[in-house]
Amino acid sequence: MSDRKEKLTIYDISEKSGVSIATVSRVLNGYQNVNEKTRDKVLSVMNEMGYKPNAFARGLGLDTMKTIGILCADSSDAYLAKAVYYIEEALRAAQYNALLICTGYSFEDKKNALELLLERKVDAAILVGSNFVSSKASENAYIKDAAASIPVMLLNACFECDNVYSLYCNDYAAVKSAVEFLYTKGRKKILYMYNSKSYSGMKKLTGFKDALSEHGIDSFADYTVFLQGGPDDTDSFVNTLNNLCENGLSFDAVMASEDYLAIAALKYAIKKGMRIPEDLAVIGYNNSSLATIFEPELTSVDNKLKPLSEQLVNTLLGVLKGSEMPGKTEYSAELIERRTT
Amino acid sequence: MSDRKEKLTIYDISEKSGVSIATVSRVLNGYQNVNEKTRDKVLSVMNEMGYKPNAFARGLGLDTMKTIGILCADSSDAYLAKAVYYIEEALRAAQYNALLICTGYSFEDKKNALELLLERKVDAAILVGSNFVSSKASENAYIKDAAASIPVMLLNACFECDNVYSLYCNDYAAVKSAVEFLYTKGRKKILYMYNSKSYSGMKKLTGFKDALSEHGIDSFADYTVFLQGGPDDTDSFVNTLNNLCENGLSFDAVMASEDYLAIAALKYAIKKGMRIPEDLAVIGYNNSSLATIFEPELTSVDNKLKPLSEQLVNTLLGVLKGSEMPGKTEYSAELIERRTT
DNA sequence: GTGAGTTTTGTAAACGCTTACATTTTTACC
DNA sequence: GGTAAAAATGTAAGCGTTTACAAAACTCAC
Repeated sequence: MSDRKEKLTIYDISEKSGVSIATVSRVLNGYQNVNEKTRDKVLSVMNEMGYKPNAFARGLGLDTMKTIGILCADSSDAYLAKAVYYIEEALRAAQYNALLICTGYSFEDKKNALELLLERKVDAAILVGSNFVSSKASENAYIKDAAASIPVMLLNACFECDNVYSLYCNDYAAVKSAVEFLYTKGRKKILYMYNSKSYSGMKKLTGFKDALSEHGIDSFADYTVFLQGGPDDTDSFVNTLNNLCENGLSFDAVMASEDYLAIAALKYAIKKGMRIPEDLAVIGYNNSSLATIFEPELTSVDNKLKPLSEQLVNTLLGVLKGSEMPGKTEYSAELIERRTT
Repeated sequence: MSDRKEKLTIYDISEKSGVSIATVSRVLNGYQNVNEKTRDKVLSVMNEMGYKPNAFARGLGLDTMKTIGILCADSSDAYLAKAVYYIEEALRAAQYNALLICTGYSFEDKKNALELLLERKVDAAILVGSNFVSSKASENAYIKDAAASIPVMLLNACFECDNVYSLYCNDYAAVKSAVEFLYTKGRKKILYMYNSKSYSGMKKLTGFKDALSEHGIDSFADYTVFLQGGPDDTDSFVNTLNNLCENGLSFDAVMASEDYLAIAALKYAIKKGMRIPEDLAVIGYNNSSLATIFEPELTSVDNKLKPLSEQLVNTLLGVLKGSEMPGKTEYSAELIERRTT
């Protein structure tokens, strides 16, 4: 393994080992139709000379560099970050690498990011998080466009389209039954906090409303708060709650569409000296690391991130090997009960 | 912008626009020595036909695909995730893309990951986090090896070596003065919690010990706790503290080498019904998002992640454009005082 | 209109691999 | 030993760009 500076090519290996470049290439690609002695010879020459194949040339020849693009609104969001982590790990185990792009939350940027992936000729794209599919159909066209060239995999979002796979939890049912759970705990006035109007965001909201309807409530204005902001905006969420309460809003339970919103509710309550869960019960969504980091630990809807991530990658690997692209798979989420209920 | 299926090449553009492929290529690369009319013609043909250059062929020709490798032990660690986010954003703004590999904490894996980046022919590697440089010199050889081929940039770690740039905070001074700060607040018995024996981990520890020495303490066994685990192991940290205290350990302040260790101390204290900061003062390190998410909000040492990330990328871009590689830059950290002190 | 200098363009050879197809070598069987 | 089939290897033509070098076209002062 000497480290010569000059660039070594397949021709150098060919010359040194006395076989043709075709054979060297075959060895390189692990083809079986190579005589064992030849293979050993070539491998040892490669090793001895410290040869590394040129990835770009291989890319050009094979028309792939074994790269998967990962799109994610914000890789520092605890939940998304975990997903990225699992996905990258699973991909790497299968000899693929991950090209990461953080898109932010605007659809214009998501579209650009996905196009960028296409230009870089990734083998497939994985879109992580429900915010990639909008409740407005027109905003989802970019997914369809990309799917015309490469497989597109959605984690925790659903968009039915050729060459797009959606793997997600039934958010509607999850929220509905979590709210039902709060009712069984004797809660009277449940507030829904949410900050996304994505397709899945709307489903959750509907789950909430339907649960309330079943308890005779039909006007929701006083039961839902839409908040602007992301994981870093806890302060602003707390302030908003403060203001609303000063203006007469009251509630004895919070259902949040994201763990970090739930945490904001908890912070608000703790600051007000409320007892948890006696005075305020809170349920988050995603069962992210925030849920167990906070004190008291947060009851949260677990949407099975790890198994879903792994299954997503497995499905993708299958597709890349030639399996047919499935359409979608829906899981059921599970409520993880902790100290806030 | 019709979307023909057949693959378009530079030859198609050449033919359709009546110029040679060389000229098409020049237009593609924005060279100035092209007649303006010709350029417009070529661009409009490209646009009309929906041509996209083949990234692999360009990679081969230009010997770069404008890709930077990012290595990070665990992209779901709140602190590292934020760094990855900033870095990816800054790179993308400069037309580079990020190949992300999560290495875990073993040096064997880090070495493999870095080699993988080399094989993929990234233009440079950015290693995010102090855990990439060991206090054992032998474990750092992999960095030197990589630096023989590409620029290596370290964020929040220091390793002096040719073609390696280190950008970091003075951890020693930061911890020392944070501990000093606790003394000025009247704390008598300060416990240091840490979980890394990296180079920077050792510096922090020394900062702690030196601060204690100045207060007449010379035996540290009873003042330091080494913990195994990462951001997801809060429970185990809390348990460990519990056990130690049952066996007689006592303290009225905690200095932690990571925010998540500080959070564990806080959880322990809250569970025990201690008042914060009256009964226990806590200082974390990194000023990650955990610090402000928790209630009460955590006093933490801010090591300037965002400006450092951006400067790191800027420095790298300079180097890639031909500037000389600087050796290292040391910043001072800053204590952000919040509710836990 | 001429010629030197400048711009613009074209030709053809890289870049370092993969792979279809042709050729040679080996194997197995009579 | 001869033969047909199977296995191993080699030759050469891609893959889609970039770019050195050569050639052509343009400019402008005289």
